[in-house]
Amino acid sequence: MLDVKRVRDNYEEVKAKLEKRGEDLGNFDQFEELDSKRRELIGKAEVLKAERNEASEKIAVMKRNKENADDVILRMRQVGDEIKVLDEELRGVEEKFADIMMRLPNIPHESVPVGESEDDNVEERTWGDIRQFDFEPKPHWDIATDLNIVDFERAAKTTGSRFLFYRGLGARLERALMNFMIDLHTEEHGYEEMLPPYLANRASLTGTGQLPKFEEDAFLIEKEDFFLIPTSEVTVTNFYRDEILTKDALPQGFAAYSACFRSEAGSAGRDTRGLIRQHQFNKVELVRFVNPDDSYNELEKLTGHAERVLQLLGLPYRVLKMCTADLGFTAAKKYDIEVWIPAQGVYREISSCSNFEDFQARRANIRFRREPNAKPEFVHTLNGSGLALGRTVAAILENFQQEDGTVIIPEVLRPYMGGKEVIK
RNA sequence: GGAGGUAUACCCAAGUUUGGCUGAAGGGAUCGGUCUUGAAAACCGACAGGGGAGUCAAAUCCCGCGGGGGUUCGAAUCCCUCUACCUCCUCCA
Repeated sequence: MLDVKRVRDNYEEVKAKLEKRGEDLGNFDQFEELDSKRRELIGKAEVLKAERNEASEKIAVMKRNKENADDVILRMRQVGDEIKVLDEELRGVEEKFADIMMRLPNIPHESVPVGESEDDNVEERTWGDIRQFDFEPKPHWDIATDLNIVDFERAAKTTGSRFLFYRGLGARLERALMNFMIDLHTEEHGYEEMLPPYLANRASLTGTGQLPKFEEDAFLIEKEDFFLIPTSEVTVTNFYRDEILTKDALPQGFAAYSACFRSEAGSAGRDTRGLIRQHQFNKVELVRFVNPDDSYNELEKLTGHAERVLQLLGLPYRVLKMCTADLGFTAAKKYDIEVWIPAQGVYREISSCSNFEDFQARRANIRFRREPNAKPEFVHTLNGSGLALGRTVAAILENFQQEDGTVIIPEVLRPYMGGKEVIK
């Protein structure tokens, strides 16, 4: 959520910045009207409440002195009715106002390039040499099916489309990657390992920005009103919801493995084959809570942590700085890391590293104090995939495939694969 | 799933029976000071925070006893509801 005072004081400027996202701003044009209406109602009601408080004290004294207070009580009864009417009206206005605020996206950081579509994202850097194949590289779904390490058809039977079984060395590879990534981030990058709940309540999804606007993207368990998390960002960021941290608690990072669940509403027909777009997938997520003064350095660090995984695996990638049109709802700045997928000859997103500034912290009410008695301030939150496991498996299969259909296992993974060097 | 109980400030805890002098007692912790070579102890002092309205800034006002609603002139206290936790039973990896 944006700071109401900031929006009020800089309405035109904020509006211009938000419009660069090319996103629907809902009823933002009603902001000023509702904002002044609610302040007017608050003012009126508070004057009456002050009067009531004063009268209550007077009545208490009169009762104690056994005096008759009927006149005052009668008058206060009317005041009470007026307060009730005002509060009722205020509630309606606040609801509309909050809805506008909760549906406004974050303001892009000044370093974010202005653009109209994903074509305007800016390539920051590339890493690794793209392998030249002396045979026709196969897509990963063929490699995996031929090696009998995944099974899409039986998953369609037990569950539905966009689900899969990993089996044998496929399952082992996914598990090896999970452990490798968690170990790397905890041992070398200073993260604390976390294994979070996979279900989250409405307040949590609202805190990280999935609700209210993107409810259809998530799976809902209606009976309990729980959502399956689309990313562990949801439960891990909300870990500190409604809390005030001390200064030395920052910066703080968690590396969390979780399964992730996405309805993929609106992506019918896209990436229908393979591991790229599943309803359920595994991910190691990095979440950071940081001092606001530092959050842009932290974003660079975080992105580096995700890149390190690809470097150690030997997978070529590029880093894109997302333009204003491709930031998503919550980010002030975002880098996408895209891994090279040889069979399609394209880079595919494998990690998204974002600085949300205080956008999520404000929604989730996560604060800290600079000094023991200082006024609480919102922290800045960041997160990034480090990395999406299914897509990493896809990249490994495609980049390290051999002409005979076997796949070389990256060296760093071999200790996690019982010393095996090849998937065959 | 069944039965009962609990929720007060950083922590513990009184207040709820009988609604109003509670702008929430008391203790601990913490911070500052005295004393001390230093520390501990003792003593003195501070210690409700947070949000909101308002203002150039203040003053001032509103909210606040788990969350939300209600009754009442007035609610920590009465009623409804939700949530979390605890105990017992049941079930279960």
